[in-house]
Amino acid sequence: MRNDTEEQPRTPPRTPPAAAEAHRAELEATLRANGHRVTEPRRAVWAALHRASEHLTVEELTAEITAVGADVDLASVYRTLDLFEQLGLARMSRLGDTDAGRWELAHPDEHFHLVCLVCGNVDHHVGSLVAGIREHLEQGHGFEPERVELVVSGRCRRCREDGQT
Amino acid sequence: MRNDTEEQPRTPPRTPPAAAEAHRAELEATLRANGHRVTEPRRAVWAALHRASEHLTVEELTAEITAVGADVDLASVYRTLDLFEQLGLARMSRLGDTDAGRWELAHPDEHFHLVCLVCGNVDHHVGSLVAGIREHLEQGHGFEPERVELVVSGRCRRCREDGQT
DNA sequence: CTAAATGCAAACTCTTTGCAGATCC
DNA sequence: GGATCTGCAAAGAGTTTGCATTTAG
Repeated sequence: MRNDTEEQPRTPPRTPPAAAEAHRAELEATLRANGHRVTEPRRAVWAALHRASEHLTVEELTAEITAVGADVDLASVYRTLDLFEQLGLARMSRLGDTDAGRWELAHPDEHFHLVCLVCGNVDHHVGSLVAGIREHLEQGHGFEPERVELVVSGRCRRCREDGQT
Repeated sequence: MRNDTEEQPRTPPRTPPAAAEAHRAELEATLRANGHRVTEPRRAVWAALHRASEHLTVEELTAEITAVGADVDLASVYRTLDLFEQLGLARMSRLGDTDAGRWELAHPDEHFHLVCLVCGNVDHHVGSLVAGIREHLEQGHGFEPERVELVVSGRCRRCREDGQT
């Protein structure tokens, strides 16, 4: 009764589906590990984020999802993205120019350095900053960033509080 | 018929008023030079931007203005700020986090570098990016930036268009 | 079965716009 | 005097929220 065209083969198929599998598993693991449920809208948003080549607005993301057959409400997409952000799975940015927020998968490799001129401490920071810079340049300047080196020197919170203003 | 309490003294007064004078003159010159009128709302917004120590939302800016006795409509503040932005007098930023845009005077010294890995060209860019980074760090991390060094390497627009994708 | 998540619609925030009347030059 | 600006109020985007219904575990 088994039908090859409907069931997944035992050997890994062509790359895209295999990757999709891995992504799906990653999502489910993260959700479950944090006590959240695995639902259709969440899978759909996750898949759309992976398919997207650019940072998408919530509206675009939703369109992407319905285009693939699924049907998710805007509100659910918003809620799902907020959750993903909490879980460190996705990230929003909006750099000065644009009105609507744009979403992307969170890449843990984006970081920058904060150097304190008082105590000499160097802080490695992961955050939306570098992603935001990339986006800004790509959209506003037509520049394709490969490496973003951001070093900010100044006074860290601790030294501000200790020292005289 | 001349009255000292109403006319400006011939010698420069205490510093703050003198600075305010200079600011006012700068605004008027810029406006007139570009064929715009000098109006009360524009003066008020300009003064408020100078008084502000931080980047303010339109709402805060308006409150600041009414607090000083003047009375300006929100819509006019929006229109005025748009004009100031066009004239290079003010700048808005909004870094990922915040919802409402925040305004500040435009400081021409904020710049960063774009290095093209293909043609080797180094572009000095003035823009809202550095200001946005400062704001982000100050508000989100309690870090007081003194120097922001941003170097982005990648492919410039020209090389992207010329070369193979 | 029950808590959690979704869809729908209404509410909210920030910003823009149309227009009549006020203002600058 | 005439084009430019302003204030007011209404409309627009983008996002959030309340609540009844559905769904995952």
